[in-house]
Amino acid sequence: MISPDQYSTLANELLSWFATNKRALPWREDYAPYRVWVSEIMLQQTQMERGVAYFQRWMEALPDIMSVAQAHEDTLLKLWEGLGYYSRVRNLHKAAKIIVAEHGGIFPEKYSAIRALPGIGDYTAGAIASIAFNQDVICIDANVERVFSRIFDIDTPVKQKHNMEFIRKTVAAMLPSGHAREFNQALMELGALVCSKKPHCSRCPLQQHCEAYHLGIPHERPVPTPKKGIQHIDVATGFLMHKGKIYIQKRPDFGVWAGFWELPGGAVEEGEAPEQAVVREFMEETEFPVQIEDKILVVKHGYTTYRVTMHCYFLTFAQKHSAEPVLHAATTYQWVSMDELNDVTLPAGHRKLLDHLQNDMRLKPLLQNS
DNA sequence: CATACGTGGCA
DNA sequence: TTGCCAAGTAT
Repeated sequence: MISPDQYSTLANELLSWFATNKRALPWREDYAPYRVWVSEIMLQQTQMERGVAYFQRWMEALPDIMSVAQAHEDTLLKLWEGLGYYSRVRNLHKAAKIIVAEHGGIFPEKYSAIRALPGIGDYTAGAIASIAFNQDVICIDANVERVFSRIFDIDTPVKQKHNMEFIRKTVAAMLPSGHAREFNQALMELGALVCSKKPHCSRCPLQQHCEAYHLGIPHERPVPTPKKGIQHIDVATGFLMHKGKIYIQKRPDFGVWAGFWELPGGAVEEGEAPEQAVVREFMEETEFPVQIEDKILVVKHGYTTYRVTMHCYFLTFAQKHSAEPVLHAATTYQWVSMDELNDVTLPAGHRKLLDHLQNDMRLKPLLQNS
């Protein structure tokens, strides 16, 4: 077991490894607080490669905090479309307004003020305080947890309270004063590039200090928390066509995909066929009587805790009917052309559906009907 | 403390 | 194909 008198040696080896192995990332050019903040929020639960592309596009559109505060939520949502965890961007918007109102538009430097902003938890507050302002503050993410679970061969689920306390305490003891910016990033970078899920011990600068390596079991760490099985659900949805346009509605501003546009639809109930479900859902959500013209396709879409099989149909009104719905599951609605559908923000599953549909020749005659 | 929240890549 | 997970936060 590594002892505290080796901590400074370990930290130095880690720092010199980072100096030559760190990736060139846009926010590492100047460590401007606004850029560090946006990068940290974007990278939460998101892979680096995707995050960087979104970051560049975001910065071109919104170069400073004021521009975020003044932007319309739909603009931000569109820039975030496809990234997932959309409460992050709504919190970013709220936080930008708070920074303008309460901090004169300057990103706050004090840890407690950073931590108090919406969307910023323990990890992100520590990351910004150390990376943007080089304050002696720890930040623990899944990479750091993995690195430490191996160095100290933690043989119980790493998320357990006593393990997390141990990791926090040890990182704090190891952190070289005045070098938190480099040290924290080095720890995370090592976890991302070397001490990854599949470990690459042969190129690890901390190999000598690592207990799991010496035991020959780095791949068995960290011990995961037991998880529940993934649920499967069937969902039915449809394109209702009327006078060459398609019906879409906007979701309420709470819950999943808040403020997103979508096609009406919902879960197929026990003993129900998807064809019945789509007709029922349109009635429940819009009071539109619809009939099925054709089945378009089935799209499968995976989420963290469940898996959706989406059945999609071409629909028309079952009888002559007003184009005005009675909304029960939406805040507003519109009839759009296929082109206009590209400009609204849709959940990824719907977007996937749409991409298949753009090439479907069956669409043309239906859209020309009235 | 458990659970919800999105998505795409990978084995 | 299915299951797991990658720089977490809010409730």
